[in-house]
Amino acid sequence: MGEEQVRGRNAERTRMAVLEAAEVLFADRGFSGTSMRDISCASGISQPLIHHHFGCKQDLYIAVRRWGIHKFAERFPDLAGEGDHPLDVRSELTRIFDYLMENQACVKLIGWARLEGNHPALPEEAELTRAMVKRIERAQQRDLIRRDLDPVNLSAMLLSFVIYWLENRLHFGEVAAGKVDDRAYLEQAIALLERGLAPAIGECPAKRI
Amino acid sequence: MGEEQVRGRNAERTRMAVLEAAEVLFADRGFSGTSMRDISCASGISQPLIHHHFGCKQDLYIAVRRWGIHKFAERFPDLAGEGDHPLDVRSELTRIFDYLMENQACVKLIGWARLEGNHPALPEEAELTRAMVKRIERAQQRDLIRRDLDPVNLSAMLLSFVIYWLENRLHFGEVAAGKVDDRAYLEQAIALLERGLAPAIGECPAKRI
DNA sequence: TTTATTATTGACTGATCGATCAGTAAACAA
DNA sequence: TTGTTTACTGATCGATCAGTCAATAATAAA
Repeated sequence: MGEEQVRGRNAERTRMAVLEAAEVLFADRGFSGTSMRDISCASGISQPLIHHHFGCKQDLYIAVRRWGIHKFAERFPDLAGEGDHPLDVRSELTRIFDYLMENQACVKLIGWARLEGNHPALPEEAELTRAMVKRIERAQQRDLIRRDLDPVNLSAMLLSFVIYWLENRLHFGEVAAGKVDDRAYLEQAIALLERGLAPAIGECPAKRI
Repeated sequence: MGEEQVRGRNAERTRMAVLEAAEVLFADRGFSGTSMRDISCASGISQPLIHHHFGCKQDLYIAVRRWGIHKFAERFPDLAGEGDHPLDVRSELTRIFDYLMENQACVKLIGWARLEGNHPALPEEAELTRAMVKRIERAQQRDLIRRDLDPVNLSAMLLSFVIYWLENRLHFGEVAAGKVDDRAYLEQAIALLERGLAPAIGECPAKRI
């Protein structure tokens, strides 16, 4: 029978418990900052058993990234599939913003991987960016976005607005009155981009500073 | 005499040797990934002596970050201090961009400190941001920058353009033909910002998407 | 049943961690 | 000169690190 065994010996259940606990800890403290003991305590799985299932600490770390980041990329809405429609700044930014907001653990995992030199954290990263670049090009062809900006550079700028904020929102909240208003930031970022990306029509010199 | 003593007892020289070695190591491996032994070996200063001068490992880490901020403030006093001048997008972004480009250790340190959030935040960091906020406000008062964007949020956007790029330039180079053109990115970021930040004059509806 | 496989644990290893201590020597003040 | 402060070192501390091993128990295969 396919009955799930709750207690006692259950390899799959053990592995999942370890992965879930390790993902949280690695995302929070990074590789060097997390000990096998911590993972053992958080998961309730004895330390030797973790080694039995996952090998050394490095291998467990790799397994966690594969598991956590891949399921993250898998659920990412229209990765490359229906890439026919041109990029709309508001909907695109809102979509990415909301999605990353709900998956901050994976954002942190990717951040750790970058600093620890394990870049790219996931092979699909480049593919994801390329899909956005394609939509930008399409928008430029239809004169929805000014043409003098390189699509790759522009994709970097769009992502930076979202990701950098999510990584530093607390810092800027501290600088402000202490309040963090994510929605207001997003709206203003969109406002800046919509004007900054609009094609120059005839004159309207936009008053150089 | 004010002669510099090269060998033997020299507290200042010792501190600098530690700071320089620790900055490189912390930038490369983060706080948890760097041991006092590593720093001792790299600097040639005995481990107990490092503790004598800097206290515990945490305190040394703080000293390194503070030292980094100090170096920046020393080079750009008007960006750090009470500069009266309003913010100019081009000069501000270019200066920060060039500085961080030459001091990538600084970029990595910022990245580590962000992820390893368990360290005390330095008031100097918030002070740097606040100084930029002040310049933004001044520019808004003089109608050099549109007024509907919150200065704190805007400072986040400006910094994101620079820092996110420097942290991910290789990734985007990979997406492009493989070439990384930092200067082109900077120019285009400035171009986007200058148009996006210009005050709306009368009409010139900027064609909503 | 017997046998083989595998999940699981307690006890343990050598290495490395951050930090301390007593002690030495140089610089300085009296 | 003497006394005090400070820079600096060798030896070493207890704690924790990742990882191992023999032994046990549960399951699956024969």
